[in-house]
Amino acid sequence: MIGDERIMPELPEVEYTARQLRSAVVGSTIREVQVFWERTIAHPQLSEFLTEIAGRRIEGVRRRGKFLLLDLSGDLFLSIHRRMTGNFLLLPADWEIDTRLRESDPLAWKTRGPEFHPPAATAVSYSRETSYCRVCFELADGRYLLFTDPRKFGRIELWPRVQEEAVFANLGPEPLSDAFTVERFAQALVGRRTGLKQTLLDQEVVAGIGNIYADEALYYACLHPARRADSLTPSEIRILHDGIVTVLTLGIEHGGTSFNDYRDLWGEAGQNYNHVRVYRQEGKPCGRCNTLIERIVIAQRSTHFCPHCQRTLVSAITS
DNA sequence: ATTTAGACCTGTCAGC
DNA sequence: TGCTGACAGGTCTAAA
Repeated sequence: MIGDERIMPELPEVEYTARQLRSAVVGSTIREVQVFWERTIAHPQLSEFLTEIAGRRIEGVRRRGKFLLLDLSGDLFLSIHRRMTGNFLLLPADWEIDTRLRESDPLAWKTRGPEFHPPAATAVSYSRETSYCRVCFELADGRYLLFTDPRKFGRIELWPRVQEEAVFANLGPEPLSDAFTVERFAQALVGRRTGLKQTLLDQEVVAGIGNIYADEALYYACLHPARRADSLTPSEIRILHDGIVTVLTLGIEHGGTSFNDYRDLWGEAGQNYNHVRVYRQEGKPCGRCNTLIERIVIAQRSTHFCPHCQRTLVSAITS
């Protein structure tokens, strides 16, 4: 099954899902879609979405930043943004969808959605994720592709493929593509008075970085998260660029999960701990200098850094 | 022009 | 056990 664990999606997590989906559903046809939380469908209007998508063949799966893209027959594409808790589950054929809760307990239905029952012969108990199904794609071969999302922040859109450029007009370069050069990154920092943390979270600067990998990239580059973006020297820009590429690549190599067995780039081979160096590591010693990692709040986001390795805040004031 | 609070949502966990 | 408040990896919008 795809997506059994709840993994919060940044670029590596979305990339991992895209790869799994690619091998599992490319070539399949969507017979019908059921929507249980209407706001999840952000474009076009729900009725049009439902009629347009029925009968389409899934021709390919791609990723753009944190967006998952399904190319559909008829020159359409689905754009899915998982936000905080959105996820995909692929159920084998012969499961049953049970929507009786809708009548029997309307209040519970508002948060819970339908139940899915395995074939009688199956003893497997599938994850409770199924109870947060917001959209159910029924495939022609009987499988169900579920979009689950407890917090209901995720958004799904359907567009003609010719509009792709316009849809992503405000999205920055793909950090793991040739488009993300040091020069282009440097250009994006020119005149930017905001702190580095906010800058990395800005999807127009680079696509796909979220709170975890922003903290990790800054740690890699030994740069203070509040350092002004336009104060970096050329060599600092190069190191930060390298840090972005490195932490995202490592994230993908580790199966898109931030917590996994890991032998690292900065230090010892941990036994079976996660490969994040600072994210949620407050109070633990820095792997480079042993100083305790700190947590601060920047732009209402928790931010983790090593106050010794990343102490270069001074230049933020002087330049 | 930027920064920031508020909104969108539900679950979990610590502390009383 | 039950309650309360803080917090969660994202992004848009309106107000300061």
